[in-house]
Amino acid sequence: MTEHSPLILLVEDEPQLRRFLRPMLRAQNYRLVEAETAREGVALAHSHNPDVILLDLGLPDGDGVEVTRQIRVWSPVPIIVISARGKEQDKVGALDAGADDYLIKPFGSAELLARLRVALRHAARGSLATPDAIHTFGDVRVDLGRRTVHRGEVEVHLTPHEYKLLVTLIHNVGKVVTHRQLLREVWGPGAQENHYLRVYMGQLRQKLEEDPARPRWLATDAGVGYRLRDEPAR
Amino acid sequence: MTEHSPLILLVEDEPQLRRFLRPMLRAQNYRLVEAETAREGVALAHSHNPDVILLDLGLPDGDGVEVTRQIRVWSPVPIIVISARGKEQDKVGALDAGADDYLIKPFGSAELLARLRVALRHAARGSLATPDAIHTFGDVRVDLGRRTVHRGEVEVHLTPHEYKLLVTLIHNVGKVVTHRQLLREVWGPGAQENHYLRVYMGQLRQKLEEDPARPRWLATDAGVGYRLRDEPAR
DNA sequence: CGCGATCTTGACGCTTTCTTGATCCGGCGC
DNA sequence: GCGCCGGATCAAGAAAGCGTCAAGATCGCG
Repeated sequence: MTEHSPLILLVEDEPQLRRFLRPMLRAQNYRLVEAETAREGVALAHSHNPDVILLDLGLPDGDGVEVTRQIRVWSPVPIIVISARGKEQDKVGALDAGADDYLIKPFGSAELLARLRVALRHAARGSLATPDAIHTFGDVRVDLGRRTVHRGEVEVHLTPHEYKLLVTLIHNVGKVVTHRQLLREVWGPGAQENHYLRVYMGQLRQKLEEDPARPRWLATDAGVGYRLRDEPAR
Repeated sequence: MTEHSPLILLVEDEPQLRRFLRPMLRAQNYRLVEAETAREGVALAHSHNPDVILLDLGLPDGDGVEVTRQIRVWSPVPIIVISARGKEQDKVGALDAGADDYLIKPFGSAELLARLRVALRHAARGSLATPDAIHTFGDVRVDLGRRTVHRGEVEVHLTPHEYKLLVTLIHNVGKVVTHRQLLREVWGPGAQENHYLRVYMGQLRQKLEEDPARPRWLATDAGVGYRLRDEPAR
């Protein structure tokens, strides 16, 4: 992956800070891609597959924490958050969402570079075991990076909830995932109406199973939860 | 490696801070080993192979940075440095010596715990493909992580009660588990009708034993309880 | 504001699981 | 042999859980 020098994705809306960071990183011989918005950041993370992401939390079009979560769905790339917000709550939120480090503005350039080196160390070691960004079962192919699902050649459209549900099952292939856990992952910590799950599992089966009435992959464990099989039933 | 909860090595000479951290970490169900000196820290890192090291820089018998360097010679275990020194120079030195994070005293407990979780995430990813806890007897394989049961190659479906009952027996493999205890574990504290047990043990034998009428693993101790043998009968 | 897509909710029939009672079995003391 | 006891087995009804459909509510976008 790193034939060349490490590639850094900088997601930052303040031109001032970018003008400060750009020459600093270039001077270390890092390659650099820049995004100014959350949306653009996620897109560039997809398309450029950087070795490290430097992410400002305060973006014009959305929360940086949400960016972190979205990237974490498919990539273990190290994410260093930089933020003006120094409250403990902010740090914990970002770190638990999947960030690897949290720097408070203003920060010293030497410290940033040192933490960047730590992140790159991790990336180098981690890349040996990079989880597959594409998951397949039967004739279904789920590209976690592109957020697309295909059956054979044709693309299948999934709604946001359907997709999140599927991703959660994929992250636990072979394991039974309890109702509680699925609800928490997909609907957030408040939900407990597991009637949702029946409806949405039904829709997933409708879209992904050959015979939705006799599912071979999306299995039910009555009274416990659901599970994506790693080998087909029957 | 992590059959149990994560093991943390705390290298810290101030008794005051240890008294603060100890209950906090224990409360998170982490296991804890403590060292008061640099020398002891390196020794315990060797002997206990912790999942994370919390390392104070200011130790009586040597520099924490040196400890980091020594451990890095042979182990990639995540090291979180905690230090009163907040100078950028200190951070860079520690991080470049191999530390993964650097916290300045005083720090909030929530932040420490969040950074600890980050470190544990890294540690977990380093050890490829964490195998589940699996228990086998005869041709039966119980995967406790996936909540699945196999006989030979074919999967056996167990209802929630059947599964709970089996797991309880597995947790006490080789030992007799009394009727009372089984009922409490599986049906909750209210139950006392041990007719349940006969029915459900029968179903388990039906599903798991070669000759359900002559069980070789799921043994009855008349008047006392049931027991999962650790070696087959006869 | 209006439209389509998505989400939520309720109703209903079906399947699985649980509970319970009836019956059977084998050992033991009388 | 007979009656008793704890355990095993079987089956049927009750209860809980599941799948499906569809009608509204809500959201997002133009």
